Amino acid sequence: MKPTRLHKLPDALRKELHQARLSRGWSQLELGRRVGLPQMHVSAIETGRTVPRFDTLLELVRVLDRDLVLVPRALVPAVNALVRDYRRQEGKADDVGEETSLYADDGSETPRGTM
Amino acid sequence: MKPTRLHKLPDALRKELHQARLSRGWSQLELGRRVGLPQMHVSAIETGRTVPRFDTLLELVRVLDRDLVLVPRALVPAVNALVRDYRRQEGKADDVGEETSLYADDGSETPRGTM
DNA sequence: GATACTGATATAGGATTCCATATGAAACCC
DNA sequence: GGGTTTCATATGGAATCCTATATCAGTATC
Repeated sequence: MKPTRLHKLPDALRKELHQARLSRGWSQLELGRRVGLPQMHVSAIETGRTVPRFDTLLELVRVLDRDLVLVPRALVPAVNALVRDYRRQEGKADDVGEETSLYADDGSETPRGTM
Repeated sequence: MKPTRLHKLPDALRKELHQARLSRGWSQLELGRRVGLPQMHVSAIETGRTVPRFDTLLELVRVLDRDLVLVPRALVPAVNALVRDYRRQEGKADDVGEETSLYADDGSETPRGTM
C-alpha cells in the first residue's frame, strides 16, 4: 500500500541528462569515465531502469555543467522561466530545447494521496 | 583512488532540510510518516550518515513544500538570489535564513581533479 | 519517581545501487 | 567482409540504502 517513493527519475530530468550529454558529443562511456561510472550504469540511469543516489546524480549533472538546486515550490515557475530565458539568449544551439519542470510529466503529482 | 562520488549530502542541503522540518513543527517521526520513511532513516539522512536515493530525497523536499530543480551552472547565483529575495518578502518567519548554493560548503568543488 | 516525546544509535535482513566484465545489435567507416 | 563506435543487456558480487524493532539520553510534565 505504502507508495514507497517514485522509484524512478522524473522523465524530464532523464531527457535533460540525455540531451546534455549528446550536445557535448559524449558517449555514455565518456560520460561515465568522467564521473567514475561504468557505461552500463549510465545506460541504466538514462533509460530509467535505475534510480541513482543523490550524490551520483549530482556528479552527473555537474560534469554536464548543471546543478541541482533546492527551491521553494512557489518559486519553481519563476526559476523555470529564468532557465528558459537563459537558453534562448545564451545557449541557443548549446543544448536541447526543454525546460519543463521536474513536476508535470512524471505522472504522479501527489503519490501518497494522504490529503 | 577513484573519488567515487561525494558520498554525502551537501551540508547546506542537510541544514535546509532540518530547518524546514522544524519550521513546520514536525518531528522526525512525523516527517517520516508522511513519506513512508522510518524515523531512524530520517535521522540518518539529517545527520549525514547516509546519502538517500534521488527519489527519496525528492519525496522529502516536496513534503516540505520545496523542489529540486536542474539549472545551468551559470544560473545558480541568479536562482539563489531569487530564493533569497522570496524569503525576505514572503517567508519572513517561515523558515531558516539560509540560501547558500549546493556548491560552496561541501568542501569538494572539483572532487575528481581531472581538469 | 513515573510517563511521554524527541532524537540518535544498534542490530539484522531485504532490496537495490553500483562495480567489473562480457555479449549482442545497430550504425558507421574502410 | 572486416573493423570501429555506440548503446542495451546479462551475470556475479560488493556496498549501502531501506525496513523493522529496540535501546538510550535528554527534556518536559505530572
